[in-house]
Amino acid sequence: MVKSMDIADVRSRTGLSAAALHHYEEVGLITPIGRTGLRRQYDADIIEALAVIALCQNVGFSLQEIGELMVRRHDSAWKTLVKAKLDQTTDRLRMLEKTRDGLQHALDCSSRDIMRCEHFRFRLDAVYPEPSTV
Amino acid sequence: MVKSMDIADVRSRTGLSAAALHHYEEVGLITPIGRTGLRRQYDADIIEALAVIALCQNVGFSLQEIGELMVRRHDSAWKTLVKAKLDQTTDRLRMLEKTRDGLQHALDCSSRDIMRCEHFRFRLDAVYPEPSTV
DNA sequence: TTGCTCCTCACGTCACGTGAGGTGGC
DNA sequence: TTGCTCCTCACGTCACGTGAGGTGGC
Repeated sequence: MVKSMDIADVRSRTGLSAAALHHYEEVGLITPIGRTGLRRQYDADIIEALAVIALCQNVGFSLQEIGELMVRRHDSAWKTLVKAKLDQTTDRLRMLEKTRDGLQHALDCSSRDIMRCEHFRFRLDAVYPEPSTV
Repeated sequence: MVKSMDIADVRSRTGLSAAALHHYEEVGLITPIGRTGLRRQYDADIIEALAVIALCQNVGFSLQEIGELMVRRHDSAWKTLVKAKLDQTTDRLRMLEKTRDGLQHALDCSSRDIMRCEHFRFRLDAVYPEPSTV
C-alpha cells in the first residue's frame, strides 16, 4: 500500500512552489515515482525529504552540499561537513555583530551628511589605506 | 591640478578586479573622467567612492541600495535606510545563533546516521507538520 | 464543457568571474 | 618590437520566479 501524492498535495502541505519542486528534481535531490497524465506523483516520504532540504538550507548548505550530505548520511563523514559549516557560521556571526555595531554608531551619529560622520570617515579611510602611509 | 589615475593604479590600490570596476560603472555608481586610448582614467577621489561601496556592501546593502544612499547622503533620509538595515541585521543575528546551536547539537550527537539523531528528527518533524495533528 | 492547475521551455535576478578575440601603452 | 594589460561582448553562477503557450484532470 504505497500512498502517492499529487504535486498539488505536496504544494499545499509544504507551501513550496512548483518551480522549486522542479528545481530540486533537476538537481537530483528528489524524484517523482510517476505521472498521472503529465502531473507528477510523489511517494508519501517526499515530505520528509523536503523537510531535510529546508532544514539544511536554513543552516546555510547549498543544494549541492545537501546532495553530498544525503549521500554520506549513513556513515559519520557528515560530521566533517557540519563542522566546517559551524565554523563558517561562527565567523559570520562575528562579522554580523561588527556590522550591527557599525550601523548603530551611524544611527547614533548627529551628522546630517553621512560623509561628515566621524565614525564613518574613520572606517572609510581604513578600507583602502594610502600605501605612502606605510 | 587634477590627478588622474589609470585603471591599473586603481586596481593595485584597491585590489578590485577590472570586471568589478566595469560593473560599478555599468550600474552608475562610478564614472571614469576619460580614456587614454581605450584605457579608463579616473579622478583621484575614485578611491573614496570605492571605499564607500565596499563598506556599504559589508553592511549588507545591495549596489542599488548603495546608489540610493549616495543620492540621499546630504539629507538625513539615509537614517531611514540604515535603520531598516539594522533591523534586518539583528534578525539575521538571531537566526544565525539558532543555526549555530543546531549545528552544535548535531555535532554533539552520537548517532552515526543523521536520520537517527534525536535532535534532528525532532526538528525535521516540525518543518512540515501533519495537518491532522491540528 | 468550463476553469484551474499542471506541463515544458526560456529568460530574468545579483554581483561579478571567466574566457574569446582584439587593440593600445610602455 | 615583444609582452602585458586593457577593451568589449557574451555566457556562467545559485536557487529559484515569472511569463508564454499548451495540455490534462476534475
